[in-house]
Amino acid sequence: MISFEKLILNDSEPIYAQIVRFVKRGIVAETIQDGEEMPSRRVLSATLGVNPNTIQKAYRILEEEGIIRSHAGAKSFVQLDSAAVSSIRAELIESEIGALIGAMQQSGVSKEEALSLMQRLWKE
Amino acid sequence: MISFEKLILNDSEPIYAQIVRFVKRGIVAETIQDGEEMPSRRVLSATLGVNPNTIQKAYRILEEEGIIRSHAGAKSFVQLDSAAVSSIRAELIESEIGALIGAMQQSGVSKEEALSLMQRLWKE
DNA sequence: CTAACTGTATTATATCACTAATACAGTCCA
DNA sequence: TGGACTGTATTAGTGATATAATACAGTTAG
Repeated sequence: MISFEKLILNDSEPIYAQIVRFVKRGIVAETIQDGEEMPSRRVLSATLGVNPNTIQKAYRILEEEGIIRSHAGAKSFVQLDSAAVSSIRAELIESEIGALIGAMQQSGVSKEEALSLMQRLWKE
Repeated sequence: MISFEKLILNDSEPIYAQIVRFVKRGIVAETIQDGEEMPSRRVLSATLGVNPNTIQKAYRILEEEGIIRSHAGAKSFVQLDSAAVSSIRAELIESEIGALIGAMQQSGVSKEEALSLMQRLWKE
């Protein structure tokens, strides 16, 4: 069963999008694997303190992207092959790093300075 | 006069927030300096193809943060000292790098791998 | 002076994200 | 079989974002 305990919601971005991204990051980190069971809409709704409709929207997006499968009445499960994992990994990581690079360039920060700042700010 | 030609708006974030951030990045990059003239609300509205009220909201936030000053009837100008520039720089860069670090950690990407990915993806 | 610009304010409308409260039918297990 | 779960759908209401159309008073250059 996938755990959403480490998901901390912020209000500067749609909740459904944060849930989708959390799942994708878990897949990339391999803490979420093929065949795992998703919590039901109602349970996750209660866990996160969020409306069931918002959870449903996130799950619908995950299903449309082929990441989970759902059947009316039955539980929902993660559906992944290694090709899917690599494409999610590439899409997610490269878009996030690409966004930072764009931001740094617009702020006039050099590659060397950005790398050094990241080196210094990274704490385990 | 500050140029907004290089500001490309996307629809995944409020327009007023993108304008505020664009100005802050310009200040950090020193392409925007103390005393510079802001385009009028109406002119920028036409330039960006955005409603005047949206521009006004961005300018109001910039004024509340002490970055520009406005007087009814007169033009608006940038108001900066070196302390303000450093604090904007710190706030902007550290929050953006911090967000990436958090994302990479949630995706199980190591510091070394993240730095190497950034090294490889950065193009001038 | 005056006309054209400036910032500022108001009212109305539309869309999206989210909440709230139900409802219904399919699945599954004791 | 029956009850408790499941996914799915609908209707309604709120707040934020953005658009549209004005209006008004202060500033400034010709």
